[in-house]
Amino acid sequence: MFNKVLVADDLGSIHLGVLTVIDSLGIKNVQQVQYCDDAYLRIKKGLLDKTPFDLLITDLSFKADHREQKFPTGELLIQEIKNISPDLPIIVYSIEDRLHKVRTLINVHGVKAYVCKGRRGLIELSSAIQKVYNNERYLSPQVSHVLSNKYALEIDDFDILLLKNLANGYSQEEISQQFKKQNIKPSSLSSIEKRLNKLRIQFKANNAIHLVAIVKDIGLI
Amino acid sequence: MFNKVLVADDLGSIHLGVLTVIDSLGIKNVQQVQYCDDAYLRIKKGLLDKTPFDLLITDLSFKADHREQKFPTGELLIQEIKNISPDLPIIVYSIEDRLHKVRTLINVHGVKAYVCKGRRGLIELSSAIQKVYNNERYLSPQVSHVLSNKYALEIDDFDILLLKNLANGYSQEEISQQFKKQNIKPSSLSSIEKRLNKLRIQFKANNAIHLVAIVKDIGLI
DNA sequence: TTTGTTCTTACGGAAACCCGTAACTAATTT
DNA sequence: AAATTAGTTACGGGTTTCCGTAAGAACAAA
Repeated sequence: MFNKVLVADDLGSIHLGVLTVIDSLGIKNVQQVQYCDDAYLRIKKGLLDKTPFDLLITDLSFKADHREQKFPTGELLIQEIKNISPDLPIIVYSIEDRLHKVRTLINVHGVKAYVCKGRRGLIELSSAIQKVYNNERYLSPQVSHVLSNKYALEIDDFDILLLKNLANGYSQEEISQQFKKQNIKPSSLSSIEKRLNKLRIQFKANNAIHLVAIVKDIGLI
Repeated sequence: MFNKVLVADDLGSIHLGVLTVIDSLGIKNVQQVQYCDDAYLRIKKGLLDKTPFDLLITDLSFKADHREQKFPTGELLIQEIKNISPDLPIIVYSIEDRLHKVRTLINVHGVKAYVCKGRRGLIELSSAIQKVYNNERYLSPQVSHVLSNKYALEIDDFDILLLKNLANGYSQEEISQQFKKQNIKPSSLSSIEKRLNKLRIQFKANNAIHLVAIVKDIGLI
């Protein structure tokens, strides 16, 4: 079983439960932090001391407080960890269950398991740790269908960028101008209209306002 | 100190921490549930048995799963509890820190304390329980300014309703029609335009899309 | 090269939104 | 009762969005 595990989660009330699970798996060397920056430093220190961690369990969202943070979110932490310790397996343990987030974490950032906090969260976390130890992947049931190809919402980065600009109050004309300046491929007003029309149909939205409200709700932007 | 306490929270990992706190305050009779509906039934049963609870600690958001729920959120639960047991003090323990929510819970639903889950959540929860026992109110520091009058954003229910309709894809014309049918006071297209204009200025939004994005971000709708 | 497909761009008209001005109503003040 | 004020409604015109149609550009297949 894993030897040295780091847990990053800002909620004190969560820690106790997680530690119980880890303990029940016979892992003795567990450290916990409440800030991503601390997690980063601990992992770096482990590398320098030649006693590296062999598992990271982290949340995604960390409440901001007075302490200035270099990595305000788990996602940014994970990204950075990949640079300094690419082989360290990572389990995300988060309340977040938006499919787009999960897909990015698995496919882009290469996390090994994604466990949704919930009623059965701790049980699933236990399974996840064992799976990951056996070099398998684990996904909570409610997000497990993320990787099935049929759920391939053909929404690309351009769409996301477009929607973000829209949500930031820019008119379609302004967005067109910006895209031209930044050399982003389809930049004509007409193309932007067309793309938005496609998105409206895809999300069954009545108009642009509705569209932005919907994609915000499902966490696409 | 309180005698019989009910804790409603769907995250297994939270329970352990909360129970530790309650235990350290010398409260022996604690029950916990993972669904609002169960909380409602327990409280009702306590009343029938003449052994009522004298404190409820509840989360706000409960993940939906296969079980059909009468009360899907803590807010609805609280509302109903007020009917069957108006004097039962309630502490909300939630990750939610949107001021509008907190204000509604305190002022409309009369909850006695609002504790934000976070790094110091359990410590604050402990204070909250003691305060409430002494019939005082408790608010986590990050939301404590909610009740200071100077933060009186003059945004009323009409504004909220308007914004929700907008976010649901209705045109201003359609909203006007609806309001006329429902006998909601200012219903002319002109008034709706004017009100939206006020909101746009208030929130520094460029257009309606931007406005909806902003109020969604701050959790107003 | 030709054909066909897909993507991008262009244009035009109807609808919706934005924004000012002004009239009308209701409630309050004097 | 007259005047002031706040709130609602009405209207006009400029801008933006919406939604067709269609022409041009890029690319692959035959």
